[in-house]
Amino acid sequence: MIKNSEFIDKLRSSGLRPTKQRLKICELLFNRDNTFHFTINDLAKNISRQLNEKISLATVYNTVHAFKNKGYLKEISINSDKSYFDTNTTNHHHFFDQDTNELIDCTDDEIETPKIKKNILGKKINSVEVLIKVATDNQNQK
Amino acid sequence: MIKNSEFIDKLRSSGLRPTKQRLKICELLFNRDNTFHFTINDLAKNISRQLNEKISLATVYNTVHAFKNKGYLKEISINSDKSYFDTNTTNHHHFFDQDTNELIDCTDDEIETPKIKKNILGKKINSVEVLIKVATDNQNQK
DNA sequence: TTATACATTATAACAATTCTAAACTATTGA
DNA sequence: TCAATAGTTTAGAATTGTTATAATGTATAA
Ligand SMILES: [Mn+2]
Ligand SMILES: [Mn+2]
Ligand SMILES: [Zn+2]
Ligand SMILES: [Zn+2]
Repeated sequence: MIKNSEFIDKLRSSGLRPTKQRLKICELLFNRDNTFHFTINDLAKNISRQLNEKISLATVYNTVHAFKNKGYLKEISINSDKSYFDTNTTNHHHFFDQDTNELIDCTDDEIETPKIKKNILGKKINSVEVLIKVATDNQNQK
Repeated sequence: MIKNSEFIDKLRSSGLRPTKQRLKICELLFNRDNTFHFTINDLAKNISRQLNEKISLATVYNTVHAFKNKGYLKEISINSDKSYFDTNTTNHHHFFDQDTNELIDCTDDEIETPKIKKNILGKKINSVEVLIKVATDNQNQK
């Protein structure tokens, strides 16, 4: 309950009134030491577990999308099966572990951000994202 | 009809027998001057239009996936709404035009392939892909 | 030719996401 | 204070992309 007023600000600035359900979503998303990646379903399940009561999926979708539109969350596309969201909204790159379906932030010592030498005429670059797919090397298992 | 035997080879090596429907798919995918990006739905619509008869969506999905598994096609993830496929199977990067939802290959003079300085322990890098999202610059429209 | 394997198709099943409309809650302003 | 109003939650329906199924059709080979 430390940063309740922060959550209220986030909700209000996203055009949402602070309700019990939305504050719970905020707590799970933003009251953490580290940023993380999640799917809507993960999030909904965690909420249900912690609240000891169901929260409607529709509310989760709506709130997450409002935060995404405001820029408080980022959507990451790994495959077309489902959407991943990221509470790290800075420009950064990812490893995707194909064994575990886990998304891991790249740090600066792991990757050099690629340099764009020439852009499409008349367009503005909104983001440059690198996705590195990794998996256990089964080529030469002993 | 120039490269019919090539198509038959592609199908056979993907474990599929060359049928009228599959050859038509091959023609649309591979009988071109330039590689391109498509969705399953685009492709199915083009086939139906050119054949003047419906082709089952299932056949399109099956054939495209067989080609993808064999490496004759690549799947690209832009968003989780739908899958994009690419007839350019070389390692390359993309611009995504958010105005038109168009995917455009990056050429070597447009981007420098990012350097991975450190990998996840015990994992093998399967792909490194850059996605550059661009859109019309509406900041300073006159 | 006939048996067998394989292919196509329509349609059902499925999963993620979005929509809807009813019930509920908070806010406003007489 | 309390009705009117605006906004919220919710269950469930609808939609969409994708995959599975099972019946029918076609090619191949003994
Ligand atoms: Mn996929
Ligand atoms: Mn999307
Ligand atoms: Zn991240
Ligand atoms: Zn491409």
